[in-house]
Amino acid sequence: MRDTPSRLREAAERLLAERGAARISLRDITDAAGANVASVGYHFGSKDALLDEVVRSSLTEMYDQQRARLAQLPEDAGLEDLVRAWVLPTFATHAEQDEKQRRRSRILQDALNQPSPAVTAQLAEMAAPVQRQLLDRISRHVPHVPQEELWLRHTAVLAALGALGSDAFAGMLAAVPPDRLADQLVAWIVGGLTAEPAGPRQTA
Amino acid sequence: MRDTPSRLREAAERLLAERGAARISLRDITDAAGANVASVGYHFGSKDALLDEVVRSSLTEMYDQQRARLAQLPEDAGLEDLVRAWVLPTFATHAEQDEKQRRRSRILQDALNQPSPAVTAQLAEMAAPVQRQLLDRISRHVPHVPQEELWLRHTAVLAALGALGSDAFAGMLAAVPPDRLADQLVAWIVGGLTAEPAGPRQTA
DNA sequence: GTCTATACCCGGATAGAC
DNA sequence: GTCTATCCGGGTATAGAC
Repeated sequence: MRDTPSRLREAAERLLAERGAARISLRDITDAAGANVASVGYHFGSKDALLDEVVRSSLTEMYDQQRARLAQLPEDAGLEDLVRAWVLPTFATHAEQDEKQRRRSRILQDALNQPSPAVTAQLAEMAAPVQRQLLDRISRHVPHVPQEELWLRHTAVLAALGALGSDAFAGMLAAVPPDRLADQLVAWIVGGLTAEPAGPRQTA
Repeated sequence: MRDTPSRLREAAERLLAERGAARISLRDITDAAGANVASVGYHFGSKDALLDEVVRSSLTEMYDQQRARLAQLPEDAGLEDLVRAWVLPTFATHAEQDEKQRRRSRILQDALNQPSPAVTAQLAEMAAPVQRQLLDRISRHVPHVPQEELWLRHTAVLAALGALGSDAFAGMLAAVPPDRLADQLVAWIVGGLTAEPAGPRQTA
């Protein structure tokens, strides 16, 4: 069996995916890890610091995966392929992916819905480079959309993907066949990205 | 000065808009209302029940406002006008509306990000009739989109609007001029709604 | 019926013994 | 490194004053 910090990380990750941050107590984690209540404070500083670390590593994995998918696409890839490479790592929940991936996307969606300051900072920092590259490639397909507006749309899609996983919308999504969800979302996202821009100022 | 339940509601509403549900303690509310800790339990049953009541009334106001805006639109209103009637009441945060409205949209965005079961139920219940009517009118402008896909897109937009108000995205939205935000969002939403559907099954 | 004081339990943090 | 004991803040339930 591994050392205490590893066991704590593992237990936290599992519980985070199962119940979400709101329903985990420090005692739950330490019990599951076979460790003492005080061990979290000693090794990580606080409960939140431990959870943040788990979320951060999930974030990192996701960005790595996005980067890899992007690198695999040919230089002349279509808009839909780009969107797919972007969306699928973010939104793997409902598809039957491997356990590890499902767990990760549940963690990320939970984290997006109640972001700690540390995660918010991490998100902004990591989003910048990868998403910039993604947006550069996307923008070739929609030259009529100004950079700032494309950035807003991209942010809005990120927000939507994160929030759609929350309980508030679970009921509304129940009607959508799970295997169709990703395709339908991609179609919607492509439409939003290619929309006519609002322009510099609405005079009428 | 009004009775205790009113003072509690008022204090809760103010604090909810100022700090969000996560950063309010029962004692904060009762102190602000000049009431005793136990008064919340007596009048509302629990802290969550009080907060839910505030959120519910904000939700009701918003739906009333949406209904009113929709009723004002001529029968042959364009898609953009419909979207505007839908979006503006939901997303009044950054615009300089009256105090009451700004407060209300902050409360709703906060509630969407960490919905209690009661709010989730209320949301689904109230959303159905109003949004159905809205969707009926929208769908006339996009006859090529199947009802189920339109419903998904509508849900996704709702999710995006709610999440965009959270702290996680505040930094990313900082670049967008506040007075342009609504127009740019409307343009994006219209594009997403009019997108080509994914179709019944993607064979290629 | 209203309201208050208070006691209880849970959860996170931490000091200090080992 | 690990554990126990303890503290403190937060939500809740209740007994009793008015």
